[in-house]
Amino acid sequence: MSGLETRQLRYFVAVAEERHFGRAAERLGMAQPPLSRAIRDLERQLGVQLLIRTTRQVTLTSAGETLLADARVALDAVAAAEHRARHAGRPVPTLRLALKADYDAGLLPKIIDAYRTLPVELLLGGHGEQVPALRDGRADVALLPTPFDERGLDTEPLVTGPRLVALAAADPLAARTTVRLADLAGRRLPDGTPAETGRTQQPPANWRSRLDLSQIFNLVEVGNIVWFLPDWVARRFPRPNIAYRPVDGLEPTTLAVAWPAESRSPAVAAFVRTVKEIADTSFDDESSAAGQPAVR
Amino acid sequence: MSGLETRQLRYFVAVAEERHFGRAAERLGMAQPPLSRAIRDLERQLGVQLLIRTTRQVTLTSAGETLLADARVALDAVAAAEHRARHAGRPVPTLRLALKADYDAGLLPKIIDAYRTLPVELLLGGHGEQVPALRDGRADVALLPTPFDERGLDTEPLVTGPRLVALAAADPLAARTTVRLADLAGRRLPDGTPAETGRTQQPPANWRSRLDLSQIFNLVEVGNIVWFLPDWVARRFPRPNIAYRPVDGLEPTTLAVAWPAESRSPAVAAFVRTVKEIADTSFDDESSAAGQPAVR
DNA sequence: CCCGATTGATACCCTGGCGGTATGAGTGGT
DNA sequence: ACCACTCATACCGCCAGGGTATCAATCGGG
Repeated sequence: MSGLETRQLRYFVAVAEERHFGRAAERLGMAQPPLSRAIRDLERQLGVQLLIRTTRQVTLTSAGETLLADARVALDAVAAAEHRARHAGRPVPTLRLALKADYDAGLLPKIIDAYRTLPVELLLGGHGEQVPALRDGRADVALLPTPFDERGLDTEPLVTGPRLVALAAADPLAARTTVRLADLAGRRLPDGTPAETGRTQQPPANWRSRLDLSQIFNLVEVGNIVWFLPDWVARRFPRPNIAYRPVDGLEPTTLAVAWPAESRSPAVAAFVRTVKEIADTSFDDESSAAGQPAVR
Repeated sequence: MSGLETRQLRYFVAVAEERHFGRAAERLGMAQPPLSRAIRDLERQLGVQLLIRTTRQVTLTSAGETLLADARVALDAVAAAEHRARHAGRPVPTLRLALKADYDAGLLPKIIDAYRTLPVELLLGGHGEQVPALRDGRADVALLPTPFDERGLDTEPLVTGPRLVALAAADPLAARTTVRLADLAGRRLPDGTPAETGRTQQPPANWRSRLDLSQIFNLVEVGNIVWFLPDWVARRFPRPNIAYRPVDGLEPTTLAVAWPAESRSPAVAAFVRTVKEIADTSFDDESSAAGQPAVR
């Protein structure tokens, strides 16, 4: 009658994601029986079957699928309310900028220098952590490469450039001016996946690169390991023992600034304006990067 | 540590909106002391002062203002998860269409006839109830006149037309081909507000017209009462004793179809496509209504 | 200037919801 | 057929959250 509690949603999401009551209970730091009971009560309360349990597997009904999607959104919104309230209570207001280290295309110092509305607080995160940070209110604005899930976000493109592959200079492929994905057979990415897949699909959601760029460069220099990166990253890291080459069949990627769509914050609006101006002047207007020969 | 509960958000929203613990407690169906304690605990948990209490008044801090806004969207998201899950569990799937009675510009029968993807369930609501119904998951799609708060929604315009005033045919103003707002001095809307304000600002959020169009028409015919409505409504209700006249200084209004922005439902997409086609053919393409002489 | 009305805070109690443990029951694999 | 696995049931105990009584602070009126 009186509405769902976030606890119920958290429990359901845990079970739905794990598809296993025991593991879900462990993840939630509780015992399995009360979790089973909570889910049963949730189903009673909604009057809807969410899960199909056999003793061997747990699967979602279609109602369960829709609840899983909506519950994630709702939990993000609740977390956002909490984080933003916490932040709003701090004595000195700041703008929290989420970005991936080294993926600022060299704009960051100019941005910090030009943006004077608020002090900027940096949230350096791994790949794919910027969007969640925006969604759950830990960040006000983010700098990140496309593609990403834009739902609930507004974005503005800054710089576009082709994706390059970083090779050991000694690699035979370095003799070519351009390589195809298939040519990369035999090479691997730092995490072990074959390079010729081109990492077209995002790495699994739980994957986190624990390597920063310089560590990756070291691996690449030694050989047999390659790495993909936008040219607006590569051109900032020229290295004698590494060659960057454009890759046929990889989409170009764009550095974008993104922020919550419902944001009415003038500080964010001013930030976006500043960043856009800096990007436009730094890469004098239209995509100076796109289509140009690769660095090195 | 473990995150906010929706109960806490509901309590805070009640107090923040009422700006009074006693009334808020009454609205929540509980006593005042536990509510005071719950808010105090919430502030402790967040480490942020949300309210400034004197014994005479309660005001929001700026952190409280941001939490109020964010809590409303979070509560909507939670309610949406609940409503959509309930609906998804029903044996026969339907598309829930929210609209204001008589504000379909005559499209509704054609829509129902042409849209065969799912059975359509109508949610007839008063003015301003469509957007909340979309936000909290009671409706999948809505038909409603601009302007409205589009945050979180995607929209597609269907028909645009000027806003007319409905007058008694005997009213001296009916002799004119067009009237200005100031001319309406002395006349009143059915709810008693002076007509010359033009209802430029929306009626107060709690205002609900308990009158349907035919009741309003009866009042207008008797005289001294006027009513504003889009021409794409008026042209569907020609009446001998009522004159419709365009009003200088009122923006035209557009009938739009709207749906939750994050919706990935193919049924909604198909519905929007169908409605758009019907509107385009019914009003052969560009705004046949706009700029044309008013009905009658 | 004092007293009463108003309103939020404090103190204390008590109940039911939620989590824990022990155990049962169904099913698939060997 | 038996064992391992996994979810459900039964039962218990605690404390979070709501209720009642009362205090404290502030404003307004006579």
